[in-house]
Amino acid sequence: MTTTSTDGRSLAGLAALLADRTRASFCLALLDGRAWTAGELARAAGVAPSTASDHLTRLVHGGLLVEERQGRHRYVRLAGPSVAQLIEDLAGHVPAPPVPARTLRAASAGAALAYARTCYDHLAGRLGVLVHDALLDRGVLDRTGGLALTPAGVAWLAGIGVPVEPLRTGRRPLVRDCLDWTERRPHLAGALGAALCARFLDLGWVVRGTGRAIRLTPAGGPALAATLGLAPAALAPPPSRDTGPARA
Amino acid sequence: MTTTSTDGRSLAGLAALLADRTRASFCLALLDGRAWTAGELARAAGVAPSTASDHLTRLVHGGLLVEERQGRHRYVRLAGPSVAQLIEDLAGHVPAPPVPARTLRAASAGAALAYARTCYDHLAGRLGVLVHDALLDRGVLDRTGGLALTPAGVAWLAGIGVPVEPLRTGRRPLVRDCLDWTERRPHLAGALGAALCARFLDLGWVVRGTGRAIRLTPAGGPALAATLGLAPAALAPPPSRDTGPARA
DNA sequence: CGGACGGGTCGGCCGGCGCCGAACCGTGCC
DNA sequence: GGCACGGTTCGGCGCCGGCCGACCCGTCCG
Repeated sequence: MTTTSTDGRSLAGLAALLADRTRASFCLALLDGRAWTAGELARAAGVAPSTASDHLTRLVHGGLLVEERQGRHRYVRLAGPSVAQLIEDLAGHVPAPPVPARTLRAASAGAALAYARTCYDHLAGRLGVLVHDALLDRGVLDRTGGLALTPAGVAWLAGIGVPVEPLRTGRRPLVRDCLDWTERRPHLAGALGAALCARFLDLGWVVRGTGRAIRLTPAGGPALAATLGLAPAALAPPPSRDTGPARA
Repeated sequence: MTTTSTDGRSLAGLAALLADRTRASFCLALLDGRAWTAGELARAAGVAPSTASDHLTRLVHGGLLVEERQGRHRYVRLAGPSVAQLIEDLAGHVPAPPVPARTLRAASAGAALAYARTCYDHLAGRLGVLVHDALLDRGVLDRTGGLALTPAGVAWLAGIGVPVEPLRTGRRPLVRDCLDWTERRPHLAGALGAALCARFLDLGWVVRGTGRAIRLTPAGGPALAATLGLAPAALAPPPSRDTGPARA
């Protein structure tokens, strides 16, 4: 407003909220779209409850988080999909580390996340990209002039129990690209991306694992493959059984 | 890619680049899409050249800026459209200031920017939103399933000297919404938004003013109105009082 | 060839902020 | 009622980083 709509000070102030290791880890944890208590976040980040409390107050005050108090608990979650997108975009600009370096133990956990996870409220990882690509192949989505849902796609979605009309309300885009961290290719976000993920969970085709991880159920694999017109093998999970966490 | 896609530390490190008033103002200045010299940015931000030099080194190192050295000058610009989008998105999340408060002098400069300006490399401000709306009205763009360019739109664009096919290269989205700071409504970004802005400049319909400001030329007003199917009065610039400069 | 100028480096000052522990408050449970 | 527990506030410590001035380097120009 002073000079050009937004001045450096206010922009810096907002960025400063994310410029702290602890607050940043809070936001990344909250990317799963769920509400966390202050204590959970404190433990996850490895800081004292008092420290976490202070950070949360700032994040809420800055508009990035909203809180909901229940009894003696303070639940916080991201203020909305646009904040989630902001964090995602920011994370996407982190320069690639010089050394991929991962421990054996972290590798298996990382592989599970690379296969399938939630990205705020929609599917991501290899599975998310596969779904995205299949929707394009089937003509549900079209990319000739920007990403868009086709009329045929509306009917197809209704067939699997995802009515589109209710999704058009609000200012959230119906479909949106979201660059996948691990695949470096786009997967489907937006209101439809969220609705599709929720539907798959409802149908029991996928279930939530630890953290943001998503697992394909035994029944879900063939069902999803059939619905998307894919060979069942195309949805094969990572190397081996995803359970079987390293000896720990 | 690292452990869990992105950890708090690296995200915080990236955000820290934008969490400084001086660096943030650099980035905002560079949103005009042009390359600035280190000295220009230093003067614009009101810091010593040595200070600016240090900041620029960090921004380049962090991947947000790219530099180009010519003789004794160091030119820097944003590393790409995605960085511009990131800054825009971040700026869009700045909580509304308690007091709009602008001085009389700043008001006139602000009014010019509110009317028309560049947003990295595409049109923004009231003019940008008008163009965006007109393209939807004419059926060049379609929003029934996400923002998309229509087949009819491709032909229409060819008619005004904007071939679409070359724009499909690269990973930049063809069309994309960009929330306008002043209008609080979307204008057109993406490769097409940039191409359209460049074409209007080429045709002499609009010219660059000071900074990011854009002015409609005497010839450009009627030409643009005719092309977009608008009444010439609809494009009236701010000086000649339009219907309500802003909110009262 | 020498001076002017853009820019980079170094050293030092100083303010801001992230952290914790201790004390306090309210909730919920036994 | 009493205790455990989640969360908050406060004071204080320590460090990181933003800033400048002074000095140095390279380019451009007369």
